[in-house]
Amino acid sequence: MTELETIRHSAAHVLANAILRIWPEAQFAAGPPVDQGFYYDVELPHRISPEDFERIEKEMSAIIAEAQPFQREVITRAEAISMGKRGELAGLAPRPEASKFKLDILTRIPEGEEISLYRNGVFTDLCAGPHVADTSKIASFKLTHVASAFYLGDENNPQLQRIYGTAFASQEELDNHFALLEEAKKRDHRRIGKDLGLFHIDDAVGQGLILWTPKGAIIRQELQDFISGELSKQGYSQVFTPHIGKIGLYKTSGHFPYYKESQFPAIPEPDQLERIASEGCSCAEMTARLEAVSAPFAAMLNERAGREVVTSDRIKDPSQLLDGFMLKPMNCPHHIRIFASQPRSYRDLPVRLAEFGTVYRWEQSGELNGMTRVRGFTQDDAHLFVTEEQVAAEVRGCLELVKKVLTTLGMTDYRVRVGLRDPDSTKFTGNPTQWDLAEKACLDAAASLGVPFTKEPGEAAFYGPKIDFVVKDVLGRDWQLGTVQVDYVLPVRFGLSYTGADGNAHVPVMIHRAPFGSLERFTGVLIEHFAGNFPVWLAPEQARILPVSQKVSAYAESIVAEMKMRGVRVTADLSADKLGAKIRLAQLEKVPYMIVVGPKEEAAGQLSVRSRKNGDEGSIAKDDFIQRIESEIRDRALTV
RNA sequence: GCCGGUAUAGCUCAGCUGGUAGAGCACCUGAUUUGUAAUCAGGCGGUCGUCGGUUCGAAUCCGACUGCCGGCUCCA
Repeated sequence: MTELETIRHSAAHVLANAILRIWPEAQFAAGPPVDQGFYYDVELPHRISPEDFERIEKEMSAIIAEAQPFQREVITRAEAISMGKRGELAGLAPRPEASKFKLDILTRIPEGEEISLYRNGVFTDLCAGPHVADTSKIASFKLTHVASAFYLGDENNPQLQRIYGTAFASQEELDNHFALLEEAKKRDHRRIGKDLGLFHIDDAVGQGLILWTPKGAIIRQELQDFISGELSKQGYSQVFTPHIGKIGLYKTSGHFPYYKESQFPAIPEPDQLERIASEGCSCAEMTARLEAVSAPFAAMLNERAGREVVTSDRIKDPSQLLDGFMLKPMNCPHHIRIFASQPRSYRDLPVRLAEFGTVYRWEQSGELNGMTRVRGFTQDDAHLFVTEEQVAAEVRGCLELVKKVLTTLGMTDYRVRVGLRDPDSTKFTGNPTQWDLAEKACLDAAASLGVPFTKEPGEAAFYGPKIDFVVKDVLGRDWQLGTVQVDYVLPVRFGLSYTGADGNAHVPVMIHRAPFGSLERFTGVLIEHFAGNFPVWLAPEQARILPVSQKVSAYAESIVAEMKMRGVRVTADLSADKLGAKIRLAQLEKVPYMIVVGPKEEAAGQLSVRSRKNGDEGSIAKDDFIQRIESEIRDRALTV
C-alpha cells in the first residue's frame, strides 16, 4: 500500500469512528482506499445525506486533533469471532448487535492467515493494515458523496450506504484535487458535446442511442478517413454488412442465447409470429422456440467443439423452431460468412476484413453514460483470418496500428494489458499448445511495442488471449479502448478452412481487433482529452473569417470561396457585430483559426491570423496562410 | 435493473412557508459599420418532464411513471 493509500485507509477508520460517535448502532462492512480517496460501507437506519457531512467531518476533525495512535494487535480467529459477536469489531465498545459484516468477512479470511486488529482511541476494527502512526497524520480530508452499494457487490446482498471521502498528506494536495475535479467537469464530453453541438441523445429516439449532429459527424468522418487510410497501407479490405443477421448465425457463434441478457431481444419472422400468436403461444414458449435448435444442428456444433456446447434441452422438433433476426451484437459472424463465401488457399492468407460496423447491445439503463456507454455503437472492427505461423506478425501489425492512432492523437498516457488464460479455470477452450503459442505471440508483440504492459492471468477471452489498450484521461479514469484478440474457437464453430500447401484443409486462426474500440466512446474520450479544442484536421470548423465591418464582406467571402476550393472547412461571420464580439463567439466555439480582415488586409492581399491557442499572430500573405493550414490538416498536426 | 438525488424558455438559472411564471444569454426586428473575448433598443418564446391525487386554488404538497446526475453490478 502506498503512503497516500495508507492515509486514506486510516481516514476511512476515522470516518467509521466518527459515524459511531453519532450513530452507535452503525454496522460497517468494508472501508478501503480507492483511486480518488476512500469509502466506508455502512448499514444504518438513518439515511445519510450530504447535509450530515458537516457533522461527521466535525467528529473526524476532533479525532484527528486528538492524534490517536493506531495500534496493531494480532489475535486468534476465536478471539476475533467472540469480539464480533459482542459487536466490538468496527465498534467503540461492546454492543447488543453483533458486527455481522465483520463476522462474515472473518469467514472469508483463509485459514492460517494472520488476523489483526487496529485500534485508535476506543475504536477497534478488524483490519490487515497498515495505518499511519496516529490520526494527526491525516492532514486534510473531505467527505465527497454518498451512494449505495450492495455488500460484496452482489445484488442479492443487503444494500449499504457507501460514504465517499478523500484525504491527502497536505491541504495543498486536497485543494489541487478539487481543482482537478473542477477542470474535469469542464471537460465532460456531455457538457462540451452539447455546447459545441457535436451529438445529441433524444428521448424520443431512445436512451443510449447517439445522434451525430453535423459537427460531430465531421469529427467521426475524419477519424474514419484516418483509419481507412491506415488500413489500406496495411493490406486490409473494407467490407459492408447489414445491421441484422439471422438468429442461427449467433447460435453458431455461441452468443445466442448465452449472452441474451446483454442483447436486444430477437426479432421473429412476421408470418411465424402470426402463426404462433394464433396458436395462443406464451411469451416464454416463444422465447424457448427462438432459442431452440434442431438435432442435426446441435450435433454438428457439438462435434466441432469436441464437447457439448448445445445442451439437449435446447433441441426441439424442426416444426417447433421459430426463426428470425437479431440486431447484431458483434460483426464477426458476418465477416466470417464473407471469408467462407469462397474457397481459400494458404496463398490468400492473411485475409483482413475491416468495417465500421454498428452493433447493438442491451446495456442496463443505469450504465448508460453520454457517448462512452451506449446501446448502439460503431466499432472500427476488423477480422484477420491467418495461418498459425502468421499469428505473431499479424498481432504485431495490429498493435502498431493502435499505437499509430493513439500517437497521432497525442494520447500518450496509456498502457497495455495482456490477458492470459488461467490454466486452472475451465472457462478457456481450445488446446494448450495453441494457447501457449498465442500467448507468446501476444507477449512478444506487446514487448516489442515499447510501452508499459502487464500480464493479466485469467483475463483472456474464453476463445483466446487478448491485448487491451488502456488510456488514462484527464479525470485519471482508465478507458479501455483498442483491443486485439486471438481466436481459435469461432473458426472451428463455423467450420472455416483453407487449403494448405500440403493440399489438405486447415483451420485458420482469427484475430479480432478494434483500435478505437467504438467511435462513440472514442469520440467521447477525445472530446475530454482535447477539452473540445480539436486539432485542425478534426475541428468541425477549421477557420472563420472575421471582417472588421460589413464593408469588407465581399473580400471575406472571396477568401471563404478560395479556402473551400482547397478543402478547408471555413465560414465567414458577416454579422453586424463588432470584431470583439465575433472573436469571442469564435473562441467560445473553439474554432482553431480566426482570420481578421479589414480594408488594410484587402488592399495588401493579406490576412490577420488569430489562433485559438496563441491569440493575435499578425498579418501574413493570404496564400502563405492557406498553405500553412493545408499542411497542418494533411499532417494531422497537433499544433493548435 | 437496484439505491439516492434531480427535472421551470433552445442554454444557464431565479421563483421563501401553495395564490395560476421571471432574468441573462441565444433567436427575430430595427439602429449602429465597428481592428483582436460581449454596441444599443424592442420583440418572440414556457399547459413549470408526464399522469394521477390533496386543496377553493399546485411550478410549489403527496404518489406513480419517464429522463437525467451520482453510485452499485455487468461489459462477448
